[in-house]
Amino acid sequence: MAGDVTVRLPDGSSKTLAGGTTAHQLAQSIGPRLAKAAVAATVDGVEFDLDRPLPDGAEVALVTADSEAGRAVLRHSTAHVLAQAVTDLWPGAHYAIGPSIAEGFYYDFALPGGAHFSDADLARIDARMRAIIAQDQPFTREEHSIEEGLTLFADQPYKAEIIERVGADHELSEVASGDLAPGTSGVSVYRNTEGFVDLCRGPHVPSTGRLGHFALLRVAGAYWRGDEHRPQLQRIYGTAWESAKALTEHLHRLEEAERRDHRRLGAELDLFSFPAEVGPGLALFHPKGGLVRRLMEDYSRQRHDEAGYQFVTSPHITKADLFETSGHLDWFADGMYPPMELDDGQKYYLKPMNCPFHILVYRSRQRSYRELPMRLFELGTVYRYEKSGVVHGLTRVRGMTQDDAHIFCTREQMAAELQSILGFVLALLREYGLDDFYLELSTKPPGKAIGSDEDWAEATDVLRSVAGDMGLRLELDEGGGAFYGPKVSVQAGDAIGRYWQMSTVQLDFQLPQRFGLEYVGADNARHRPVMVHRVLFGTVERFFAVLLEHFAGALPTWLSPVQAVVLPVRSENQLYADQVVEALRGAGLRAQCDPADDKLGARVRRHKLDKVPYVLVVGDDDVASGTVGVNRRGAGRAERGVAVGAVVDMLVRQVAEHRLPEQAPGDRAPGDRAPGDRAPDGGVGR
RNA sequence: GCCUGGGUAGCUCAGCUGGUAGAGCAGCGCACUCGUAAUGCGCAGGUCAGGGGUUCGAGUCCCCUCCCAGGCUCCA
Repeated sequence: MAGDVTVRLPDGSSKTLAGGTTAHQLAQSIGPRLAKAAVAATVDGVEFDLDRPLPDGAEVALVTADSEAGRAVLRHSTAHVLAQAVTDLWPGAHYAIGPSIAEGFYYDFALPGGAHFSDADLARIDARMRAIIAQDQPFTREEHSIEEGLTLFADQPYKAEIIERVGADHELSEVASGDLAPGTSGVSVYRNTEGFVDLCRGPHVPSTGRLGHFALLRVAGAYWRGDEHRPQLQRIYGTAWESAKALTEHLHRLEEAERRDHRRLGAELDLFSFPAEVGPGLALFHPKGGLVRRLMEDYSRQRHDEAGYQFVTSPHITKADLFETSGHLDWFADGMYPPMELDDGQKYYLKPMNCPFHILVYRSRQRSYRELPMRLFELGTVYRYEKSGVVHGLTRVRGMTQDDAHIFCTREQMAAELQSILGFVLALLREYGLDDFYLELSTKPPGKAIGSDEDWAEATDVLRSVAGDMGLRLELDEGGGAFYGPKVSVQAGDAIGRYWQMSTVQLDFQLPQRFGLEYVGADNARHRPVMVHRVLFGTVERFFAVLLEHFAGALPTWLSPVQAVVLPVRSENQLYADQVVEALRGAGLRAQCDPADDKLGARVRRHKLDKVPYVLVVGDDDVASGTVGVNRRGAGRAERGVAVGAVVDMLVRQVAEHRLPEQAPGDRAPGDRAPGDRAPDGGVGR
C-alpha cells in the first residue's frame, strides 16, 4: 500500500507499517508488555521519542526502562520535572542544565535574588514533582530556529548561552549538557501542559506519568560549565529508576557504601584519626592501623625485593634547586607547600614527589648499560598542598606515603620493562583480593607539559601498545597525564562495584634529559636512559582505605590486627584459655584473651563488631578434651570441639597463604548497629 | 580555592521562640561466672570547635577563624 513504511528490528526481522506509524504503535504491535516498558526508541542509532513517526527503511530498536539507555531517558525526564517544579516554586528561577548521570541526574539552577536550596526545600520540590507526575503531563517536542529559540528563552540566560553556542557552531554534534539536537542548526525544545518548556535534545518519556521512582538526594554548588571563574549555581542531585524495587535497591547500595566508609570504619575499629590539631588531610595511625600498615609495607618490600628492586631512602625536604631542575616549581608549584627559608634565604621545600631524589641516586656515578634496568624503590612520604575542599579521609590527603619506584632503562628495554611492571602490579593487587581491573591511558595535558610532541607521541604509543597487550579494557583519559609524561593507570573495582585508581605507570623522556642522565652503552658511547615512574598501591593510605571499604573492615586474617580472641566461658576456664593464647602466639599469631567478666554473648558480639576473624570459646568440655569452640567471622554457626592443634595449624596456614576472606560482607547481624549508634527509631537513612 | 550544610561527653545524637546542658553506647567501679551478637546497679565525663560582639543573661542571635561533610574545580 502506498505510504507504507518498512522498518527493520534488532532480531533481523522486518515489519511493514502504515505511514506515520510511531515507535509506540510499533511497540504495541509487537506486544503490550513491550509497549509498557518502552520509554524511547533508537532509529538508525539515534534516540527518538516514541511518538515520532518512523521513517521508511529505518533500523528501529525500542529502548526499555530497565536498560541503561532507558534509565538515562527516565532520569533526564525526571530532571525536567525537577526544573518544572523549581520554576513553579521559585518564579523567575533560571535553569541551566539537567543531564542524566551514572546513577541519577542533576539540574543546576540560579534562584532569584541569589537564594539557595535547603533540605526542607528538597521535600517541597519532591512533593511538587510528584504532583506533576500525577497529572501525567505529556512531553511535546518542538523544533525551532536559533532565533526563535533565543526569543523563547529570552529570560533564561543559561539556555540562551547554550543556544548561541549552537548557533555559532553548526557542526557541534554534542554538548556536555546533552541538551541539543545533534547535527542541526536549530534547537529542539520539550513542553508540557502547564507551559514549562525546556531546551532539550531528547528523547523523553511520552508523559510524566511514566516517571515516579525517584528520590532527590542532595543540594550542592556547581560552577556554570564547570568553570570556577563563572557563576556558581545551585545543583540538585537525584536518582530515578524503572521500578520501586530498583530504586530501593539503589538506596540500599548507598547505605551499604556508607556503612563501608573507611572514615567510619577507621574510627570504629580504632585504626586512625584526623585530629583537628594536626591539620586537614594529615592522618594519625593508631596502634591497630599502624600494624596493618606495617604488614602491608613489609610485604610490599618483600615482593619488591624478589622482583629485583633496590631500596633507597630520601629526605622529606630539599633545596629549591632540585625542583627547579625537575620542573616541579614551574608546573606543580600549586600542589606544593610553600617553601621555608633557611640559612641565607635558601629555600627548602617539602617534597611532593620522590622522583628527583631517585634521579640523583642514579646520577651519583657513571652508569653502565650492564646496570640497566635499574629499579629504585622507596616507601617515600610526600606532601602535597591540596586545596582545602578536596581532602577526603585517607583517599585524598596532604601527607602520604607512596610505594614509589623509578626504573631507568634503555629505549630498547622499555616495552618489556613496562610489560613486566604491569604484570607485577596486577599480580600484587590480586593478592589483596582485587581482581576486577581496567586500564586508563592518560595523554599529554594541554598547556602544562614539558617535552616535544614527538617524545610524547612515542611514549604514549609505547604505553598504549603495552597496555593493550594486558588483555584488559583500556580507556582513554585525554590530557590526564603528568607534566613530564603520559601514564597508564590501573583502575580496580571493589566489592560493591566502585572503581579506584590504584597504580600508575608513567613513561618519562623529559626528566632524564633535564637532569642530563646518561649511561655508557656496549658501543662505549654515552646514551640517555628512559625513566619509568611507578606506584603500585598508589599511596599506602589510599590503598588502606580501599581495602577497608572493599572488605567492609573485615580484613583478611593475615592483615587483621587481632587474628583470634579466646573467650573462657567462666573464670574457671581462664588458665586453659591462657594456654590456648600461648599456643597461638607461639605459632606467630596475634591472639588475646578476653576474660569472663562479662556475659559470653556480649563478648562474642564485641569481637564480632571488631571484625576479629576467629573468636574461640573455651569451656569445661574444652578443658577436658583439649579443644576449642571456633566461631569464624562470616560463618553462621560456631563449630564445637576442634582440637587446639588443628586450629593453630589452620590459622597458620591461612596467614602464610594470605588467604582472602571467603565472605567479606555481611558479618554483622541484620539490623545490627555499631557501638555508639542510637537505638533504631524506624527512620530510614540519615 | 568556591558553594551549601554542619561542629554539643571518646562515639552517635537530643536540647522549641535566648534563662548558664541531656540520652544511649564506650570508659571506670561493684555485683553476677554465664557455651556463641548487648546482665544489672552505680560513678565519672562537656571553657557546647576557637575568638569577638549584641544582651541583665548566649549552646541558642550576629561577625571572624579553624575543622568536617556533600558537591564544583583539581588529583594518588
